[in-house]
Amino acid sequence: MPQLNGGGGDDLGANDELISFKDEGEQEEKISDNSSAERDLADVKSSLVNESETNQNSSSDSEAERRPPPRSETFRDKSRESLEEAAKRQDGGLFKGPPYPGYPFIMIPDLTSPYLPNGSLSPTARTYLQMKWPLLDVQAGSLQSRQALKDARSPSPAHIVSNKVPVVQHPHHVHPLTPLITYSNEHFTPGNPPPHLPADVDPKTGIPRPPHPPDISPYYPLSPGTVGQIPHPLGWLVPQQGQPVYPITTGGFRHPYPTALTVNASMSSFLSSRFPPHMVPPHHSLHTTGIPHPAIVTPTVKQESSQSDVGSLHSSKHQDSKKEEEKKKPHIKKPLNAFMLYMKEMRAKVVAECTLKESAAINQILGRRWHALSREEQAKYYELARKERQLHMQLYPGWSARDNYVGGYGKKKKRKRDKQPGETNDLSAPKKCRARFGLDQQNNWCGPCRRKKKCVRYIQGEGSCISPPSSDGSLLDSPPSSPNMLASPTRDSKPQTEQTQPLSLTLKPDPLAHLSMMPPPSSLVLTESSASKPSALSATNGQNGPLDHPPATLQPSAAPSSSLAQPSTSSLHSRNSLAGTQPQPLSLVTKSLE
DNA sequence: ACGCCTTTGAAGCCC
DNA sequence: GGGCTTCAAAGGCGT
Repeated sequence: MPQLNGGGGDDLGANDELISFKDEGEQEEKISDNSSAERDLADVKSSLVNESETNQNSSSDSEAERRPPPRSETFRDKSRESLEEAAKRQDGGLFKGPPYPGYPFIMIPDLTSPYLPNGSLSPTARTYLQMKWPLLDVQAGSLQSRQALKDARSPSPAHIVSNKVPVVQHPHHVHPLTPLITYSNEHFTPGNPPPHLPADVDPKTGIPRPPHPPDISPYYPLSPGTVGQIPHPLGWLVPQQGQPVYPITTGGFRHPYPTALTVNASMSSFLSSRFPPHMVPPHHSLHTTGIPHPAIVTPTVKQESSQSDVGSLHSSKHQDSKKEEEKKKPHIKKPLNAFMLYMKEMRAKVVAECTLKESAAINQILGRRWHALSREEQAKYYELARKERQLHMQLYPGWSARDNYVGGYGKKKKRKRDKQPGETNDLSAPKKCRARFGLDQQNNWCGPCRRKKKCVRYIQGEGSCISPPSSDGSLLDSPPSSPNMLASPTRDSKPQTEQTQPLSLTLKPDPLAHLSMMPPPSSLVLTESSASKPSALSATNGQNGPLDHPPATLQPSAAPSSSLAQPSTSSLHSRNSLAGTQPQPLSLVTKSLE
């Protein structure tokens, strides 16, 4: 854990914490001078499109810093040059020692071009698209590419074989538009799987993957001539199982946005004010690039819509018309949050390590690991998530999460289990802590309760042991289950994520059982200081106020300490069982107990 | 075929 | 503004 690191000490940790999760670079700069790592982080962030606000500036990346304001031919030319240059040195030059392994893309300049309207693709944009969207032929006047795009929008493109949501998913392609997000371009021309992925067989489908061209660099083959083979910069985030984050369906292309979602004038002006002209989405329903976004998913049968139209004439049922309307609405999925991104990346690892397949169990592991992640690592994902949200926002300016609510869209059924009084009562009792301590004593609440989740403390109190040992007796995947972690919770702990712990989950019996909650971090007290940091820091930072970056993220950030502090299974003391049983992000709970 | 499980985070709704 | 709910991914499992 950073904050526990020697050198920088708490300050570092504090800063780190702040840095890790704050949204904008301003604060970063203030505190980024503490360590190279932090600088790296800051660099990364600055290099990343400082989207939220930076989008407004439109020249957020490092590239932009070096060149005149984006605009005009100069900008495009330079941009192109830089892109090409980057492409040439992609093997390493571009990402000079990426602060985060597996996060090279962050240095990719100019995120904006992808949003250029299709018809007005500048050379830069094309180059960019080629880089980011290797599978897409963006050659000027390329009939092929246009046809491809056209096909993509076409109701029945050859490659669209299914009407179901995940339609058009060519497993191993990455989304073109989003270097930083998992939008997949799998629906586009077939390509090669990311080099880092097993190129032979699709883990999920078992279908052999297109072999990776030997002549192509396994990593960012970006030379202009080979850009077409560039793997997704976020390859490691790209669904490795062929499941694009934002699957596309034809319906989505034809009616990408609900009427209410189309960019209106106000939005347009807003975007114009926030983004350079080329970034402002045009007033049509299609993605600005003319390329449908994978986030758009049509709920069900699309191709039959026309038929249904005819059918409706006969039936003229209200329901039918209703359904039709619904069908017309594309389902734009929510952008993935940091944890989701993390899960996507790490799931395969966990699966491989523990041979688990149940997502529920895996998610539990991942949840723990997430807490065990260093702030820098988490920051990486928060940043990614932020970018994803911003890109999503740019792609679908009018989209709202509300659109995906059951009421609005009706894809899924509402979960009712939460409401079920009797069932899993104890486990799902959402407000035990609240009931017990009341709102005014939230410090005493367990983390889950703070997060409005199941009250772990209550569970523990019930005597249910949920931190069973792994097959070998150690807490499975409770990353830092060893006390040493406490002693030296330094970065060593971090690898934890990568460190393959002996996840020998051969469990069939009850995988979740030993995966669930970790024992109370007896030494949570340690984390208290860190836990209290945020506030102190925020106070220090003042302007940050409510931490731009996910406040929640900050809290979780403290989690690593707690997780690290996780004592082994033996730590199931009565008291602890009450106090720290959960992967408490907030050590304050412990404190209060103390 | 569909929903649940399970995780965290974001966002929307309700009061 | 707090509290609560839903959704995002994922794949086995239960109904």
